[in-house]
Amino acid sequence: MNDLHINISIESSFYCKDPESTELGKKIVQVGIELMDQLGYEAFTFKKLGVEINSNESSIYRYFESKHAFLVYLVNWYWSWIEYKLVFATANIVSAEERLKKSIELLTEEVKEDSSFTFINEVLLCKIINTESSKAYYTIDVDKENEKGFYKTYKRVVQRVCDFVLEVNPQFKYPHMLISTIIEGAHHQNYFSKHLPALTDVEEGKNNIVEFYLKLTKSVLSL
Amino acid sequence: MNDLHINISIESSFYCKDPESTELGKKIVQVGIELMDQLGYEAFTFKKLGVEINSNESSIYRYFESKHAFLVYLVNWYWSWIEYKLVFATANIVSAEERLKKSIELLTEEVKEDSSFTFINEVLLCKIINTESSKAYYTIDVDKENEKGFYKTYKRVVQRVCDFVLEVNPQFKYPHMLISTIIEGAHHQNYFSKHLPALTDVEEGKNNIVEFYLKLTKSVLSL
DNA sequence: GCATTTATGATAGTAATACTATTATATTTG
DNA sequence: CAAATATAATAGTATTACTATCATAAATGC
Repeated sequence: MNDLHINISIESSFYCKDPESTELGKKIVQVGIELMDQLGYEAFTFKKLGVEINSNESSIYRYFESKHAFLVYLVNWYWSWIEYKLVFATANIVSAEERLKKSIELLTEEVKEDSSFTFINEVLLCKIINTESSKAYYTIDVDKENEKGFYKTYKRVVQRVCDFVLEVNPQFKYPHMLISTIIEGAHHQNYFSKHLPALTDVEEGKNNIVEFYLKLTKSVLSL
Repeated sequence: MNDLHINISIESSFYCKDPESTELGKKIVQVGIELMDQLGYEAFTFKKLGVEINSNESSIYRYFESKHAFLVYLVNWYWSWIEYKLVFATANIVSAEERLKKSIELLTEEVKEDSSFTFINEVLLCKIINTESSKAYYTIDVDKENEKGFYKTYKRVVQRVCDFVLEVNPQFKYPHMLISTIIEGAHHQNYFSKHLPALTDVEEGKNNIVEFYLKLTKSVLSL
């Protein structure tokens, strides 16, 4: 996959000026991810990012209209990337059950190596998604932003996996709840395992999280 | 239960001055909940709250050291209240399975009426918990705050329900994951049903959320 | 190769936030 | 009634999340 040099295309509604179109734009995203990982969403500012990349706050505002918009961009990039991996991982697999299994694995495992086929460090991006992505939709402007399509990539991924669920068990009444519960759940569990271990059962070295959600899926769908 | 007039006692580490000890303190919490519900966490400020209660920003700071501390107080109040309801609802019930079922119901149902046995509007508080509570622990200072015991009430509730899980199925390896997944999941689903319905399967008038998590629990524990 | 467009950088400025500090004025209590 | 305590009013600070303006550098078009 590393040799494909696919690039994730992001809709123009997620930026003012396409960051992929210039060196500065790529640097904003690349170093922006590193800095947000270090400081957390709240303490991250465009001013600090400007200093870090030897550029100017005002230049960054030409790419993203706000810090929130930058987060939304990252979240959509992440889901586009997951969608790509999902389509790739389930292509040519005959068994619907196997396709679902691969999907759940993909959605729940922690990304630990950077595929480095883009300027984005996927390991850090995933850490940010785990910790900060809910802030993209837990905002007073959700409804307005939902209308603008800010969460469409996420919804599309959920729908794809729902389709697999229904192939496996067409009678199942809660495919969306199941998949969004698993996605959000896995993000929480990854975070909890590092910071609030009393809320998990993660053991050193073992990937219990994937295991747990696979088991959950199997049992609730009677597989 | 309305006649009991129990009051939820909150540890002194969650405030500078006990808001329950004065009229002003109660008003801060009571109107603070209403205002945070209206504005959302980000736009909520102590200054605006001061105007609302005809008091002063500086007076509010004598009760809570920061906006974040106020949220942490509310989250702990919520979990103390849930814990009380949990203990009450499961007392004298012989069947472990039934205790677990009641617990899951309690953790996943949306609170729709105010028990009005305190100065706190529980319906609004629950809305705030659904929308804002994750911001209490998705912060760069989690580890420090966890050490200070900021999340202990939540962890205690999870542990109580875990104990029921293990009574029902002592071999089950992931009780904490299961319960924290259900709790966070139900909060997400409640929020999604109002703002991002594409991520749920909630039907008008039906409480599918409780139903889904009950089914999930039963199947994963082979009940 | 030079003019023109376009991108970037530097600087300044604004309203609001999240506080802290100080002082004044009520209110309670001993 | 004095002293202690709680609350209110005011001012001030550093930072945030921007917007606006102008200068300069780089790319492109003919």
